[in-house]
Amino acid sequence: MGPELVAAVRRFNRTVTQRVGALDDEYMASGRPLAQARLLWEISPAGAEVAALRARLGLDSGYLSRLLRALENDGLVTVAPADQVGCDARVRVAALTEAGRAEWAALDERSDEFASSILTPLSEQSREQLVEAMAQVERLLVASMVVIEPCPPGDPRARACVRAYARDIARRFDGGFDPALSKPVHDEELVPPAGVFLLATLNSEPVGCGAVKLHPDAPAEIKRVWVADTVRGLGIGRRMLCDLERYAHERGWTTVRLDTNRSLTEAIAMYRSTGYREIEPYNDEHFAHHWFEKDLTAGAGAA
Amino acid sequence: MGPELVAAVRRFNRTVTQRVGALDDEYMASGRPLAQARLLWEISPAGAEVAALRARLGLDSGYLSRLLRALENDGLVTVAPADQVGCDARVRVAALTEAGRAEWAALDERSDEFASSILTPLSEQSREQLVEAMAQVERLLVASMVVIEPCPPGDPRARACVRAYARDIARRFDGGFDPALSKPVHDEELVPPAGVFLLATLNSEPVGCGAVKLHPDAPAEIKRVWVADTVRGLGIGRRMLCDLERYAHERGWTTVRLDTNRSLTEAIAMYRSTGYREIEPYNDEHFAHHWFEKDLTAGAGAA
DNA sequence: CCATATAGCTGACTTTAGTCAGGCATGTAG
DNA sequence: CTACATGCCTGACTAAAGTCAGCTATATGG
Repeated sequence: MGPELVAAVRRFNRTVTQRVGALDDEYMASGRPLAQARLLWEISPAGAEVAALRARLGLDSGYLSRLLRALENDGLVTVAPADQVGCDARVRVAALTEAGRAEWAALDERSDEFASSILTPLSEQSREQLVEAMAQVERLLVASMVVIEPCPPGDPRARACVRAYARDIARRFDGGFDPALSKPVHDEELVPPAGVFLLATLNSEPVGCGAVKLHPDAPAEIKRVWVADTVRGLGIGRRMLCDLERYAHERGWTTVRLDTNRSLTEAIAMYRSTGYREIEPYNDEHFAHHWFEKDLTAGAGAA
Repeated sequence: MGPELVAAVRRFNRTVTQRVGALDDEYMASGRPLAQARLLWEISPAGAEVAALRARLGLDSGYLSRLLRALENDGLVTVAPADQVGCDARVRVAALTEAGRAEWAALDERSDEFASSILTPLSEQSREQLVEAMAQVERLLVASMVVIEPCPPGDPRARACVRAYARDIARRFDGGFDPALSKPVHDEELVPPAGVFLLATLNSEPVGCGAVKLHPDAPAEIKRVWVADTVRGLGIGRRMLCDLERYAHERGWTTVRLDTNRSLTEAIAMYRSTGYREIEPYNDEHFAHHWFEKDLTAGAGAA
């Protein structure tokens, strides 16, 4: 990592925590302890489950409970079991009262004011430059917050990704997608040592996946590379591919292969640009039009 | 202000306080209370006056004192009167001991690590994009932190600016600059109602100035527009000019004039681009080559 | 010299944040 | 039905953060 890059990031961190971080806190606190204000904000007019709040704010269960009681005593919040039949009666849902919604709206207002206070001193042109640069920073920060880790293919988050993957390709393939016609992939094939399933998460939420099968005496095979459209275009797919290749390479495989459908044009472009070259069909996958192969011994393969 | 712009800034604030703000705190805390760590960091190997620390960190005098005692007890810091003769013996200076410098270096190291941890997951190309966008955001945030306010011309910060202004033009004018040959400007002319002196500050530090003389029965005259080179190119000069014009306009003047030296090319370009047109000499200023005038009744004049 | 301001310090205090060990009701696997 | 896990709760506690009044020594203006 170049030291100038690191220095630039540090300068940014300093300026931004000074200007945005500190003032954000100040704007949040409205005569109310910060933790309470944050909690109120997080509950939002839509309401939220207690467990979700705990996860999002990273609070201790007891502490959160106490904060909720404080807001309840002030008449801003009600906490009650979700009143639907059949759902877990232990789970409780926090909702804003009339007064709570009013205070939430006040916080919302202040957030707007704060954002405006950053833009106001600038010229029209500078404002647009700033907003554009902010959007860019935000995109890339989000990208850098995505974590790619091995995950059992049976994990609910993994299942959710694979379902989303199937939905996506069903929508994109001309003629749709019928899993029954496709070569099946069994969970056991994606569990070490036979292979691996990698899950990409953003704040613990699944946003992408990919898998590799380590065929004995044959090239490794990459399957099910998928990225949620909320984080598409941030290089997650490329990182996923790279991590899968590294996984195979570290375990002694020198070649990876994959098949793909002609309608997945961006994916095909990505394969080509990261060193894959098209080869003759190596299987009879019903939905495949292109087959690719990459030699793992050639490139560096660093992240 | 467009609501999309405000929304974009808010999204940025959210992402950035989450990723940078929270983790920055975490990286700062090294088994030591955050406030102590921040203080240690702020003292830095260069040392700092107690009053300066109080201002920079925004701490209560008593609280700061206690924090300093804590660091002193841990053998990280010494607090002593500045040992120069003739300086205020009440003012005390905090300095790092050997151990303090070691811990400061550790914090420095962690800051580097933190910055790296943001860049590491990204591709080479994304890293450069991120750093570029960060630099842009930082520049513009700094610009938006600059405050322009009226200030008595006798204020030490105002004097410092005017001195810096004189130094700057002395360096740039071909043939140097001799104040004795220039038309003098007296303090009384820059105090309401005769005129005004505006000071631009960044975190209370002076970074620019400008003045306008409200000549009775004659166009107002802009003088001494200067911007420190640390914040040049951020549109501060333009804002200063705009504020001076507004000041004159609000008090009934419809025209402003100014004279300038041919070597100040950026300034001349700025005058031209903000509605000034060149006119015949209206004075015999020794160092002036160009005279400009602007009609304040024409444009909108909004910030 | 006096009155007054200023810089930093100390003691006494409150509030906020956060932790930990249980407790109770509900759910679930055997 | 039992045993155990889970979700949320309360009580008891600690540490950190921050506030306020008053103190001492030095500076400053008359």
